[in-house]
Amino acid sequence: MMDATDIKIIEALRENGRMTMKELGKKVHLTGQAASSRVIKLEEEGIIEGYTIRVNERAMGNPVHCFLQIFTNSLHHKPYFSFLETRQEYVRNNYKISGEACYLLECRFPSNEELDQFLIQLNEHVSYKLSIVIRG
Amino acid sequence: MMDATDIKIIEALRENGRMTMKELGKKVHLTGQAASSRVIKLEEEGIIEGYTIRVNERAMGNPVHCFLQIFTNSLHHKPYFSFLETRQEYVRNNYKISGEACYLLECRFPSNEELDQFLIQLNEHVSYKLSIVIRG
DNA sequence: CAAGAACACTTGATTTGTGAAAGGATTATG
DNA sequence: CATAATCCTTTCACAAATCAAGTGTTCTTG
Repeated sequence: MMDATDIKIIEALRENGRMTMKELGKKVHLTGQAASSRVIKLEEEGIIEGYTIRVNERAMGNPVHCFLQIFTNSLHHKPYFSFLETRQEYVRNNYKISGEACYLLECRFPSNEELDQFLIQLNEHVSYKLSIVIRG
Repeated sequence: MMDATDIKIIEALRENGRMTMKELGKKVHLTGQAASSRVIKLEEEGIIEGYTIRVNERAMGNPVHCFLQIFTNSLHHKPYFSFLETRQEYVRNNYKISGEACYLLECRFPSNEELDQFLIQLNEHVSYKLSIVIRG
C-alpha cells in the first residue's frame, strides 16, 4: 500500500506542505508529475487529510496555553459540549479519554483574565483540574 | 500590525495551506499578488511559522493515541529527556506543565504492545498516569 | 512461454500561477 | 501644500502544474 517513497513524501510535506511538486520530486528522485500523482493518491486514500499552516499562537495574541482535565458530575455531557461550542475561539482540542478524567481539553487564551472568565463559566457545567503549559 | 484581512488569510490557510494565492485573494477580495505579499509579510513576522500536512495517524499505522502525566521522583530530568530522544517516533509533544504532574506527554503507537513496551521502559525513569484517547 | 493487462513512471504541450517592476490611490507627515 | 509611505493593481516574463500520450516493467493468465 505505502512504500518508502510515500513515507519520504509525507515527511517532506510535514516539513513543508507548500513545497512544489518539482522540489518534492527532486527529494524523492522522481519527476514532479510522478510525485504529484503519488500525492494525489495519498490524498484519495485519506492518508494526507489536508494542508495547513503552523501559526505562532503567541504572535496571534494567545500566549496562555493550558490543558484541563474535565470531570463531569452529571450524567449529561451536552451542556458541556454546548458550552464548548460557544467558546470555539479558545478551544483547540477536546479529547475523550480513559483514566480519571472524562475529557482532556486543550485551550489557548490571550491572557489569564480570559482564562479565568472561561473557568468560571466552565465550572457551571463540570469540574476541572487545570494545567498551564510552561513550555511546549 | 494585523488587520481583519490578515486574520481571514490565516483562517483560510489553516483550512487549506496549499491554496493558490489567486484563490486566497478571491476569498479576501484582493488580487493574488496582494494576497501573496501579505502572506510573505506574515511569514517574515513569524506569525505563519510554516506549512504542513494533516496526516491520518490511523492510516499511517499509529491508531493508539495517549496522554501521559509524568511525575519525576528524582531531581534530574535528563534521563527522562534522553529516553524521549530515543523514542521520537512515538512522541508527539512533551509539555512542561503546572499542576500535579511535571510533564504532559502526548504519544502515538501502532498498538498496545508498543505502548506497553514504552511504558515499561518509561517507568525506569519516571512515574506516570496514563490516559488513552477514545475520541479526538 | 508468451500475450496482455495493470501499474508507475517519463516526456512534451498547454494552461495556470508566481514574482518582479511600474504605476495609481490613499493616508500620514513635515 | 508637497512629500513620503503604504498598499493595492496591472502587466509581463518565467516557473510550475496539469493533461495526454507514450514507454517500460511487472504480474497475471491462458
